[in-house]
Amino acid sequence: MPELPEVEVARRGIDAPLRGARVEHVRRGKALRWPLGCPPAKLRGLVIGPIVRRGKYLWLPLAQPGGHAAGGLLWHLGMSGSLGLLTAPRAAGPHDHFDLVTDRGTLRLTDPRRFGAVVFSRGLDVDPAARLLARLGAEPFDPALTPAGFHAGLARRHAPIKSVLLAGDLVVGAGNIYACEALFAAGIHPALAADRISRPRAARLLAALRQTLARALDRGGSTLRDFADAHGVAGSYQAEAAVYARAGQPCPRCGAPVRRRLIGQRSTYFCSRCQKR
DNA sequence: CGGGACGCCTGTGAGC
DNA sequence: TGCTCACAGGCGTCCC
Repeated sequence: MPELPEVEVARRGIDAPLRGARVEHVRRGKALRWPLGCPPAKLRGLVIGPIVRRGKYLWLPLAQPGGHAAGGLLWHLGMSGSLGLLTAPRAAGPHDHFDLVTDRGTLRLTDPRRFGAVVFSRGLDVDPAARLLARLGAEPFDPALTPAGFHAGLARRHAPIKSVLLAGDLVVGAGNIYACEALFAAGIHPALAADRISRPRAARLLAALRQTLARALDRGGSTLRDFADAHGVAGSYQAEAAVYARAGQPCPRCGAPVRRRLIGQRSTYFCSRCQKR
């Protein structure tokens, strides 16, 4: 479910309400991808700081009431996770696997497939957080990521461009939906080897990626089945997806049927007329 | 080192 | 109706 826009939408929904909140306790459901990594009681009384996003991870810093840093929680929503901020108690459902109960509401991770995780780390730059973030590429909106730098990164990779975008070690943020959409917007065939993309086309792809992610963010993300922001509001970007999950439907640009094929074991949607190798 | 396959889970929809 | 199968927004790990 959650790609960069959805994770950022989640972050924006919880950052201000939770800043300065004090952790009262933790309730856990079934096991997530990784163990919490600390006794839940250790979190009690700690105060939440500004929540930041790195790739598709969220970092929720914690401090002693006196202000002394006390590590934090690294959250990932996996494939099916979403965050809810509950201002009134609500019974946990079968897919509610982690509640961070604070004096300003409960941050609840709902995740049917349980590929998500909440992991305690003493800091972002020490394990286990550092290990999990180590391989992440550039943030897509980081101005330090230039067309030239992006092109140089692509030139070192021979895998299909779609796979390189998904890998997230060059640039983070695009998952299956936005990788397909950005490639469509840039007119690049998803199976094209990354190192065969010219400098101008790389520049166009970077711009398309940024535009696609920004537009999705503006629409509150995509809701294919059940994504919602922290207040339960669904995203709407899926309605304007040009190719994703639209196999057989006419390409919005040329009318040819949208195709679907597997690239790197993942469904890939594209227009074979508009997207060139 | 890059690249590709696999597995972690549960739910859902299509086809028989 | 009920079964089986393919597939679903991610990503760390393993093996070549």
